[in-house]
Amino acid sequence: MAPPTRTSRDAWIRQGLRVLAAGGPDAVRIEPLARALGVTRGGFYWHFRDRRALLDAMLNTWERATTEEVAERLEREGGGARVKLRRLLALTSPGVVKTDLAIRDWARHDPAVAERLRRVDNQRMGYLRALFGACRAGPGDVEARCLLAYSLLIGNHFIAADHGGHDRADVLELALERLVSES
Amino acid sequence: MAPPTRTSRDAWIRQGLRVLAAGGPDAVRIEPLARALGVTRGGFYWHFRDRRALLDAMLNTWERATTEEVAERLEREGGGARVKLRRLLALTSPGVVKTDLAIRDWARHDPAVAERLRRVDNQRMGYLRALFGACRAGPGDVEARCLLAYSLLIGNHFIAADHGGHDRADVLELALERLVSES
DNA sequence: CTCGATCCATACAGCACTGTATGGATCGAG
DNA sequence: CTCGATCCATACAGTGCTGTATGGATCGAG
Repeated sequence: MAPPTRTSRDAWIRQGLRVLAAGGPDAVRIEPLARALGVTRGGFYWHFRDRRALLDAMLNTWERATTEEVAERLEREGGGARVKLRRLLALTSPGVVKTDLAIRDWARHDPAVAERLRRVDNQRMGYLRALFGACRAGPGDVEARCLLAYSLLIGNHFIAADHGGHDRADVLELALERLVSES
Repeated sequence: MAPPTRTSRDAWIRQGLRVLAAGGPDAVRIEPLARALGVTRGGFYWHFRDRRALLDAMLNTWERATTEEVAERLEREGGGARVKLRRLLALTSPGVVKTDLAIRDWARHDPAVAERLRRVDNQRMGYLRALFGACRAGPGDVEARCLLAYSLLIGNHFIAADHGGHDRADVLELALERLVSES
């Protein structure tokens, strides 16, 4: 009933997300996408009403993927806060985070995207809150650690500075240590 | 010798930076800029060779402004690390930071912009390092605090989450408190 | 083999911008 | 008032995209 399509709807979405990560929403144009997929725009308008429909579909895919991803990864495999945080850090690899950053930037001038991002951020922040809740600390302090941790996870891929001889990975490690410490 | 020009070179640059902050580099197009300035593109090509030349000039202006700004603000008026950090936080107001974020995103797919950003980040990080150096802490710990602080300053304007009843300002305050504490 | 379902190529009209060329308009200096 | 310097308007050719229309091409099911 559903033959394995030649250039599926998902193929357009995946390519769209690739380009989004690399060049931002304005770089997601139909004709270059088609060229990259080795076809013309002919089939595009069979799958999508217009360009905006593709962008919406991309956001849907991203939203489901990232929330499910976070939920899965942290539900499975236990470990203390320290271990989970480190796993979270590894999870936000350069490849994954680029889409994230592009969407974060996109949200700054598109209210609909901003709303989706708010949902995702709250979801993720909820996991962090549960994580830091394990440390013995007041609720305000927990929230402060969450914000610091999340800022670090994002800012880390966003800050271009050297560190005066220190390795970025070492600095990151130390920073995380600070966040999960008991005091 | 130099009559106060009607639509000066700087006017184009300022308008360009405004649009950059609002919509990113791809939104900086000559014709809309001209419309916003109430002229046609006629005079643009007298000031600039092409669109790229405007973008370069904008980056020059931004680089000089932000590094000078940071240097001035922190050189003048003394105070402890706590006071200076709070002043730094106020300095990164939503209006100022939007240009910053747009350029940060831009740098992700433009090596020349990335290089400029690296210079600016290193400059700012230097000030942070001097600030946290006042706390009694090992050099590695100082670097960790710097990264956390800088991440916070940027990520703060980039994270869309609510905080389960807490006010963002209060959480920020607590987070900064953590960073300047002695342990 | 036939027939829907699914996807693709091509052609067209339209739009928004780029960069160039050229002839002014405006203004301060002398 | 004249003149050079500075800035602007207009017109033009070119580019790259959008969305629509239409006629296939391809493939699995029967």
